[in-house]
Amino acid sequence: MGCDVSVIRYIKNNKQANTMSNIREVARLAGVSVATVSRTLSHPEKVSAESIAKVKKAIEEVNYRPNMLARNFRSARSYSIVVLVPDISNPFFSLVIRSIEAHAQKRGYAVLLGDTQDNDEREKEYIRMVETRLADGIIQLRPQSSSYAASTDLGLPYINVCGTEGTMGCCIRVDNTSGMRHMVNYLTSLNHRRIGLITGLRGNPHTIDRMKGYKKGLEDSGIEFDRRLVAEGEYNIWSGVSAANQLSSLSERPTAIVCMNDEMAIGAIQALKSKNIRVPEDISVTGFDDIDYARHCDPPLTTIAQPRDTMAQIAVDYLLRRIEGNEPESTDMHFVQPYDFVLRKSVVPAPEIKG
Amino acid sequence: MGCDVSVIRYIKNNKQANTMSNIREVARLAGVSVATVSRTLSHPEKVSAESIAKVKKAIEEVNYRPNMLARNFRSARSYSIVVLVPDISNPFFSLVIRSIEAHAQKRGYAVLLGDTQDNDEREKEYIRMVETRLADGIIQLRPQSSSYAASTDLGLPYINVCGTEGTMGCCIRVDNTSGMRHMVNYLTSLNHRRIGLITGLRGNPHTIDRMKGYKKGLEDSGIEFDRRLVAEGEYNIWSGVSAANQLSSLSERPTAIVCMNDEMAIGAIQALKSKNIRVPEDISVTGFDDIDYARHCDPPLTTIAQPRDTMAQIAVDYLLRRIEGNEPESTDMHFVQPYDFVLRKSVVPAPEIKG
DNA sequence: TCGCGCAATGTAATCGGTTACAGGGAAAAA
DNA sequence: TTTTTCCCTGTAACCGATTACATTGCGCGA
Repeated sequence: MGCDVSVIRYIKNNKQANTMSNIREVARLAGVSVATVSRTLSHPEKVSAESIAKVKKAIEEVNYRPNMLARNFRSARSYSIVVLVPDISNPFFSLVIRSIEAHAQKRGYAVLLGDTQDNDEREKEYIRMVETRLADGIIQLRPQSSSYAASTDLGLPYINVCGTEGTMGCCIRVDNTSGMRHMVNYLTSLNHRRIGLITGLRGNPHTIDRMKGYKKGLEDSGIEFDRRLVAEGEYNIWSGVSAANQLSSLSERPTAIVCMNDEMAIGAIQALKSKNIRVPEDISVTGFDDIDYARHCDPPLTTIAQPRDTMAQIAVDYLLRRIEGNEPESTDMHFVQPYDFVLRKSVVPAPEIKG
Repeated sequence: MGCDVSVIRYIKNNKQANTMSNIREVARLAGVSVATVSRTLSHPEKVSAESIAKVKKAIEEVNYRPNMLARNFRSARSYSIVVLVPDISNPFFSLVIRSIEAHAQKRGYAVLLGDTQDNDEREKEYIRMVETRLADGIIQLRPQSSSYAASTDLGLPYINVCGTEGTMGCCIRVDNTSGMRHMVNYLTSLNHRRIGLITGLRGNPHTIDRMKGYKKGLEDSGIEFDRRLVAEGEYNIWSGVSAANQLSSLSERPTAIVCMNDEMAIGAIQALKSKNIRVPEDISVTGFDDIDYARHCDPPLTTIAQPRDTMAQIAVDYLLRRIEGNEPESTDMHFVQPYDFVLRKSVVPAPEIKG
């Protein structure tokens, strides 16, 4: 009988059984049609219990695994999304990606990692993956996007995460300006008047938004903006070190330093400490983003927490609605999420003014 | 003429042209067969210059993008690999992944991110992606793997990166034991005799290998192993802080502390400094891995550098040989790469013995 | 002139699923 | 009993590429 042949084949190919068997073989072995096998796997409610049992037994016997390439091809979906990120070794980005991956997997989508290293060519290659159906949509982690135009011109499902006010297209983010203003207002409420600033790279959109917030915060208390209190960094620890060294050598040094991200703040704290300037007693320091280490450094860092997990979830949900959705989604809405002002020990009231 | 119809359609569907056109439409428009179109894209040397020109023009006109899902389905390859990682927010892992992604992209493969969070269920789901053809192979970043058995039993292309001596199956790694021994020998050569150790979690295979190296290093100089000089951490900064606090409160405190990774070493340096113990004058500190920040912390960290980029490249090359290869590859060889002993300022000779 | 070889091209089978459609049979309604 | 309905099942078309095989036409040597 046909059955016996299959069994022999199964035994012979035990280890490679999965490479051999397809839906037709399962159907033959179970004594049903391929449609029934397919339905058993995808729409079991349409199949009788008896057939399901036969099919499951056959699947078991030949260790059948459906070929997802075929399924995806037929359904014209890859069930994966590209996450574009300028540098995955940035701790903030890797935390966001971790959330995105978790949510995407829950929804049955895989995440294709697109570490672009700020290289336009690589970015285009990943966008091409969506055009060629290897991915169903794009999530971009980046303040500004040269690729945005490319993706929307083609009407590709796209969303930006952690962008800025100026980000084109759909974006989920916090209000960076307001966050920074909030931070400065808090410092002025503690009588700080000379508030230093460590910025990120000049052209960076985050730098622009957060600088705006810094200036507004000063304005709120009638403090004049002083260019000498601003030092430029590059959003990493070591640039925080040198920027803090610069600020702490001023003849009238600041009583507080706000940094445009946590890593520079951590560098700043280290730099100050190694010059025997106490943090926070002599100089208060604040960050932005609330990376894991902000909670554990010494002193723990006062910072603005971005709701990473919520943002990741909203981004994935939005993208999947655009991918699977029947009704059209808005393609240029900014979902602005509330940030969290996280108060830790790196800030105290300004020291009394001497003289 | 047929041509005109196509042109009209192109104009009408300008934005969605790519969703409409397939190889048959291009063939019709170019006045050739689908085989010629396919060959133009995949084997242009088999096509006349004249045909190539016609086809390219037609492709341009309808903005044709080949459907890679169909191509992959037909060729029974997904041209993507899964990278399994326990936690992508770990800076060492994210650097390795960055290298893997770069090499894989160069070879025409995409990287599916599999952040498992040490969850077996998630890990299995990613292995299932290879069984179901959504991925062609697996690279696992992790000392030990519960899933290894699953992947080799099925004969799936698999390689472990950064594993340990005990790792089953194919693995590319450095000799952790020897690295640690090297480090201890260097310290003893500088007259250190009381050498503290901050370990990772007890059960972790890296911890086991590196502990072995620590003990061998002491043995080489006839120093007795002293359990009190060992503090357990968890491979992150804050556990390094508390472990260093523990070691520095000993009545006879060590003159050097070796840490099983850089993050704990960075935590240790901070802890010591905040207790006004100078690094390296009072206590030398060493790390392992050479993450980016090891170079930039204060003092810069003496550490063992793993050749991340080379390891990533070898892993990708090996995996693709197994995937594409004609001759069988060894499936249990350990490719042991030379580590680099990186000397920086966190180590000086032991202080003179008092009394 | 004939036959051979080679290059270029076209036809159609194929990959492994999904699903529209049709058909069969049993139960329910008339 | 007949008709209707509903559930379950099978047949076969289909997705969009690739490629084996067949075919055509041309140039060249015999």
